[in-house]
Amino acid sequence: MPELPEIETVRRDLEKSVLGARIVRVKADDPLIMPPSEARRMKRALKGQTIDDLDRCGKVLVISVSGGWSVLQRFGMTGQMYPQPGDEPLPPCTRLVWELEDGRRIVYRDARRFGETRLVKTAELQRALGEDCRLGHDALLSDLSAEEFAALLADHAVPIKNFLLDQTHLAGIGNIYASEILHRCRIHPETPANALLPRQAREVLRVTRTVLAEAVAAQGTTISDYRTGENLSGGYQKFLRVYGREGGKCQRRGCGGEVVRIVQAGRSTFFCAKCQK
DNA sequence: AGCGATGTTGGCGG
DNA sequence: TCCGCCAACATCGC
Ligand SMILES: [Zn+2]
Repeated sequence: MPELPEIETVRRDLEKSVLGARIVRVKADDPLIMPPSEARRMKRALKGQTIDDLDRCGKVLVISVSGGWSVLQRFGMTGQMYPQPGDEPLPPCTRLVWELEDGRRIVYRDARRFGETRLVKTAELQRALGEDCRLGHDALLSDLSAEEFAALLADHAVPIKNFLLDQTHLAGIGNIYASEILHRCRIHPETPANALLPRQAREVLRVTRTVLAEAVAAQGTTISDYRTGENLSGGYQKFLRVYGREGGKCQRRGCGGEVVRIVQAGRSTFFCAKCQK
């Protein structure tokens, strides 16, 4: 379920564990994750290079190596990525393996195979992220102003929940955090984006950054499959206020409303029917 | 056993 | 062009 906080957690973990490591061989044999021709190119491009930088844009992990190439890793619904000792057997659903000179192997696991791996020239990273991946402003790190955000909202009549999931506007918010953000803002998820008041626009942007930062601090949310870059569970699931809590009571002080579930754009949305207007 | 749910994202059609 | 729906896939729970 990797959304921005989960990918950022993996990025930080890998930065600590494998930055500077030399790659001796890469295995990539799943055509759904990466087409065979591109996989062959990636194996050639990574062999013998060192891992020089770990970055992230939205939900995309960016691994740059010496020699001018970068790997874009999307995690889909069930992606995991972490290094393990060389004598440990590869876990089920391993789709990629990066063999390191020190004997460790970085594995990318992905049961459902909604993930995707791409190889791009480091010099073309920004173009690839913007034009190919069509990623908008990073939801955590961009310096987008409240006025600029309000202008984006004003251009779109879709429900605010759908707007938040659209990676071409803000990149990084997924289904869990969209519900959490709107609950904290007391905004009904079906409110048209262009109906938000200026103060609500400001609030959504501010709360987005707050919630994502809190989730990063807790190492992300593990509902079922997500693991950190150290193959550990995240901790933010303990702090979710509405996601997955259908039928529960709203914990907002003095509210006591019921958390309900609706479906928007084919995805579950959870919100408090009493305090979110 | 079968059905419906699941963190994402694209393509398709109205 | 905008926007809602559905499939891609595998697993798990009712
Ligand atoms: Zn409430």
